[in-house]
Amino acid sequence: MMQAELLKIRINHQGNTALGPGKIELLQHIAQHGSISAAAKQMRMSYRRAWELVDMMNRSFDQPVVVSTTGGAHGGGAQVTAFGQALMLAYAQILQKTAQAAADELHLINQHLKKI
Amino acid sequence: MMQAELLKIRINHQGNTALGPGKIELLQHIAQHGSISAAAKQMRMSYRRAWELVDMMNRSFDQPVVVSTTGGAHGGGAQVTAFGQALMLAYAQILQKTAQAAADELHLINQHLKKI
DNA sequence: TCTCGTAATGTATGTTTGAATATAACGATG
DNA sequence: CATCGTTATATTCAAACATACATTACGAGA
Repeated sequence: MMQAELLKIRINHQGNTALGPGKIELLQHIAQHGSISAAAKQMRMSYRRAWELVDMMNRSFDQPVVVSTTGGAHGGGAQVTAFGQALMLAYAQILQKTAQAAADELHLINQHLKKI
Repeated sequence: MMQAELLKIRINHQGNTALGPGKIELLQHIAQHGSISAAAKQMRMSYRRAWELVDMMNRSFDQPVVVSTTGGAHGGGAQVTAFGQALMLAYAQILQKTAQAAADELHLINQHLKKI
């Protein structure tokens, strides 16, 4: 079996996390639902917090990761921009490549992590 | 110039961080000084917290990362075990290999992270 | 047996973080 | 122009976390 979630990777930006597991998962849900509130609900996260994470990402990069509209037929919504999707793809590739590159060391470490 | 600290890597163990930047730095200082309290002082961390990090590491792995003696001529001390040193080496190699493996994606992301 | 510096543990306080709640702004649609 | 669900923001509360401080345990050496 493949060792599940041994490696956690974050992209640092001035002491904060510009991109990490949580923000990426949130982006996936937003892309899927077209809504911050629906994404938050599915992740059992407060809307407030989800919005803050989105805002943090938008302020970390030189172009928006998520754009939103307010009002309208269904109250508005949010979309992951092409740039945001590129980030998601890049992050997925980083996960894959790093896990592969560090496989030997991770295996060594995992051998000595306590089970249960 | 080499981009400084873009990638932050943690080794996860049952929801907690078994190994990360802070714990590794602490191990380096303990190895250097032979003392948890001296390491804590140099890192401007409370002794209490440093001890807790050491304890967390020792409980994460199947063998101790740091061993300590109490009392005696100089009050005691702490040493990083051979296993602990192996972990430090493995972590350093992970840092190097992952940064190299993900260089392209990191470069892309870094291009769009806000400067200042 | 007293001293010394460190390990180990307890306690209290303050700061940060997140959850919960409330409310306003918004604009397509009927 | 009233309704609707969502974005956006403010406020309050509780919990988690870190820090600071205090205390005890320990054992070699004077």
